[in-house]
Amino acid sequence: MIKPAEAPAAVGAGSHPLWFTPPVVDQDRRRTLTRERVVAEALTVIAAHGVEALSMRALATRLGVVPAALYRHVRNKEQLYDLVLDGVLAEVDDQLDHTLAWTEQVKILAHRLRTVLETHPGIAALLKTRDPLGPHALALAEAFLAPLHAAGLPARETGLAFSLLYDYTLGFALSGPSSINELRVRDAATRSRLHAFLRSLPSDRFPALVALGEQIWVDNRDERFTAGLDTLIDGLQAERRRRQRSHQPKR
Amino acid sequence: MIKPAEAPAAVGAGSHPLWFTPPVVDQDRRRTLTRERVVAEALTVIAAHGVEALSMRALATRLGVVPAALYRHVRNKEQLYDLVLDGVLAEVDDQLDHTLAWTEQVKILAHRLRTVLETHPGIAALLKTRDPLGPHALALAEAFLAPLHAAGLPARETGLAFSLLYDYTLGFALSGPSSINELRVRDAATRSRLHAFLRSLPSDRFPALVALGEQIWVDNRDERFTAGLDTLIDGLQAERRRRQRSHQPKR
DNA sequence: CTGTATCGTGAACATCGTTCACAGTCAACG
DNA sequence: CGTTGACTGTGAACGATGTTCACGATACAG
Repeated sequence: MIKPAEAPAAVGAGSHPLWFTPPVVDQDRRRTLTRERVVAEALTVIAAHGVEALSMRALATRLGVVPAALYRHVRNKEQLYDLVLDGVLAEVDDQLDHTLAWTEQVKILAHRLRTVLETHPGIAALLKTRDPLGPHALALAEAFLAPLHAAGLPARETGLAFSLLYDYTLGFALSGPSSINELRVRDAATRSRLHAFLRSLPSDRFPALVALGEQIWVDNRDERFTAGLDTLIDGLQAERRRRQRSHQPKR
Repeated sequence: MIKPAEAPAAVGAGSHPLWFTPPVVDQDRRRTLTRERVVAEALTVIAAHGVEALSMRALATRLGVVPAALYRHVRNKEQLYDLVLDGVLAEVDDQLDHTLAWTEQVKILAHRLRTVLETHPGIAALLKTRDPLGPHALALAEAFLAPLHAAGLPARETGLAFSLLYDYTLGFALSGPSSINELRVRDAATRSRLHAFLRSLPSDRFPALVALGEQIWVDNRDERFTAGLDTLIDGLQAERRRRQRSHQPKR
């Protein structure tokens, strides 16, 4: 038997001596499966084919292992999800320039979060159904809370503002891509058919819809996100100004 | 064989002649299954046990029918979801008092939508992954758009505002109850354990979290929803004022 | 009365998450 | 050096899921 310490070039299982480096298939087998490898592979599967393509059996096959083997490193699929989640949240950069305005800092964070979430389709849906307490989730929460707190919001309002920003970003990332609707609306043919349908609606029952419908189902995810984020922060700022004015009404 | 028109008391299938009215099991059988009955039963299942308890087989059993029979009335489970969705949206009341301020009208609608969504646990998750074009979905969109349009927002901003409000409400309803986290945080024991955990965090790495953590994971869904909705609408109003001021700068 | 379209039936298929007894490996201990 | 015991992958199975298909039984039209 080949001992684990041997050179990786020798593990070709005695088959064709190839010139290029042998594909890393089957590396050593036995004793190589670890929890990190499992969640790492799960992450690549999700990034490649979305979260609904993640099955225990497929994952096991990709790892060159029988399905039951996974359960030595992960209690069940739920726990796998939890681990995967923290792995994803680890990818969002927490570092902020604390000299910037708090609004800017928060916007930057939200954009980073959205980007990471959308590169792992389906992850946002998982995040919504559990609230992660892993180290990276906490770090992200801290990064959001710090600027808000420094902006002088009282504790309660800070908490509410955090929930609002976090939920907004999650909810947005959740709406695709590539949820079914976005896929349907992406291609121009379907969209124009949809617009035609909207125009064909009885304008006495749906006056606003026929007037504005085409402005809604358009492919403007980026604009929608930043615009929504802006008005959301506008609201926070208005609230903050109102509070400051009432608490120290000099001038 | 028993003819369909016969009295329902006679359909006991020849078994025990009971005194009380025979449970409505098996009423008449044959030819009674319709698409409406299927989605109606699906709705009651969801309202009772949540969307994850809805399986084709269980649904068929409840309808006194073999699973394959459902596929005569519904193409697949996806279509069932679509039908169920419109059924749920039908439950939100579209009527509004158009003399109220547009902000009030929109708030009322959002609250109604949230209420309906939360009485059908899991439905919000479905809504997020597809955008419904059924009649009731369109009516709801119209109800949202009308006050915004009447408020004088330009078409593009009206669309954005609609998306924002709709997505916010959906995203909020999506976060529970009873998603896993809310269930976990509900009971006081778990919550106090969570708070203790937050306090025990290293306060040099998570200063804001230890200071504010207990304000975030609290059981204040109603407050969070209305507060978030208010700041969101504040933002819309600020935006609107800014626009009006710049477009007609008299005074 | 006869045909035909409709609709529920029964059985099967493929896939899924999960569990169990077993066997091979590795490290420690006597 | 040999035995023990924990660890970890194996193979097979269980139960549940969504979906399909040929088959009959029924209701309605001609």
